[in-house]
Amino acid sequence: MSRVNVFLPERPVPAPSPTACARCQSRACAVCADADTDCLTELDRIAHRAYLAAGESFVLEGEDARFAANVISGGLKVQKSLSDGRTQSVCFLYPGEFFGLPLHRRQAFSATAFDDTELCLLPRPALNRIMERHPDFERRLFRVIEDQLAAASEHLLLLGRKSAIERVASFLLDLQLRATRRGATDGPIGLPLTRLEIADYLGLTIETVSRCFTRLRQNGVVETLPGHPARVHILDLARLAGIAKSEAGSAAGVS
Amino acid sequence: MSRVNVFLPERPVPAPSPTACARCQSRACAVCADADTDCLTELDRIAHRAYLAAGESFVLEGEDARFAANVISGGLKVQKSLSDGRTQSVCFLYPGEFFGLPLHRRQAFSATAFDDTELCLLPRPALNRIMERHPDFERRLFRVIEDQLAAASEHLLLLGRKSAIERVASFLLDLQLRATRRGATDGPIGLPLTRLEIADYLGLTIETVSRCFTRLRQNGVVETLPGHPARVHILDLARLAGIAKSEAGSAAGVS
DNA sequence: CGTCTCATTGAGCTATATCAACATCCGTGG
DNA sequence: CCACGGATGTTGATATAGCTCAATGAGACG
Repeated sequence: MSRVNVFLPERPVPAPSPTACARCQSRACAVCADADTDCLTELDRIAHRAYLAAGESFVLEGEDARFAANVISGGLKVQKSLSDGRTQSVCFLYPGEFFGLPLHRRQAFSATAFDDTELCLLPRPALNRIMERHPDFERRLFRVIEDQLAAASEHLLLLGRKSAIERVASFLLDLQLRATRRGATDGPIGLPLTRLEIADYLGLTIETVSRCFTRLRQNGVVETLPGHPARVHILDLARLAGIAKSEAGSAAGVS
Repeated sequence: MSRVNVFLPERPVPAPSPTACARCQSRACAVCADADTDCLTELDRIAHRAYLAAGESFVLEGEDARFAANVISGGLKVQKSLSDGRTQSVCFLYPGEFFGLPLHRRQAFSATAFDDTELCLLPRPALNRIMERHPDFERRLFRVIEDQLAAASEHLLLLGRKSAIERVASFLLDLQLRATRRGATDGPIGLPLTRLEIADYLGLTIETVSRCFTRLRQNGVVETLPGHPARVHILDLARLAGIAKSEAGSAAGVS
């Protein structure tokens, strides 16, 4: 969990090259998805790759906002903490997703890799200059932040008003949605998160998360497959959705 | 709580005039605070006033996003709900604050007046055209949405990880911060919210909120004054802050 | 094979929800 | 001015979902 220098010399850091963005496998869904050639060239010039091992932190809440970033592979957990160590995950960022508040001077969150992760780092003053020169790109970022606000408020509803089983069902549903969005076929979904990470996201304890998984398993709603990463197979999507939305029938069916 | 036509004929709706923005008492802290003359003229042309009685809804979650708005007086509660009626308030918007996701096609939240409220309505397609023509204004809005995301994630931490008394203390602290920001001197703060509204915001029940107020009162941390609006006098700010941040000493002192 | 981390399960405990009674405040109309 | 009624707030008694503490299990890795 310690702060890590993102420019570790022993890691392979490809030299920025004009074709790096063109070759990037995350282009399709990232902020830079529909940037024009001009903008892409400028992004190319400022972007660096950074590699984090699982558990390494990329930025800490409150520090100077020197970077924003796109997730290329692996993923980040975005967190806030209380002084006594209680922590709450705001969201998980999967490949193609954007981290940072482009206009804030300080980081509002900590970001820690939940898996071995590759990032496309966007240094801040340079990023802001590109935003100013390319209104389309700025609007795209604006839209991303709006989406994150909408997602956060959905999460507020979950934390404020949903029961444990509803939270876990909502989480699994969201996991599947994102997997599909990144082009996964149906079948088991990769779950590279520990029970603790899920608990911190859902405002629960690891024991409660574990018990909810057990209940869903026993009721034939999901199947869990061991391994690293663990995998979850959603057997009864309709029922899972019913539980997540707290429909009377579905919730009652899960004992 | 019913949907209301925002152009009630019996309410005084000032005709848009080129000086309306110039005379607006909310200019100092609203999105339009440092808009240039050009931009302000355009805003002036599209803005309407709307008046809501306490309890009236301005927009409903999921409907077409026809408006954004600035709060002039009174205030809005921004909410999300579950199908069974459980609701969670995302935030309260006080005078000078902005409602809406400028780039979203659908409203992500419901907005309901928690008091008699005056709004500066900004119709959507026109607002977007102004954003495109005035990068400074667009950036200002971007910044507002970023702030709202940061505030929402602070609220996630509250809902996911804080105890009832910590939540109420945090709420009162925030209330005071905002009152000060709007230029209030110290002394009792207006609290135009019912226990239910506070409970929906804090993810608690009205009874728990009431009991927390009682505890804070009994411990000499705050004093509550009856009336409409009710008022809260913070007697021991340091201790309140200690409770909100869950410092061992302060929390222990409140029995 | 032992050790370490992570997950599961069980047995209580407690903070908060729920249910219910009562109090207070405010407006209304006699 | 007072009496009444409805909404809002407070307080109490009890129930319970989820937390805490503790033991066990199951892979992963040297």
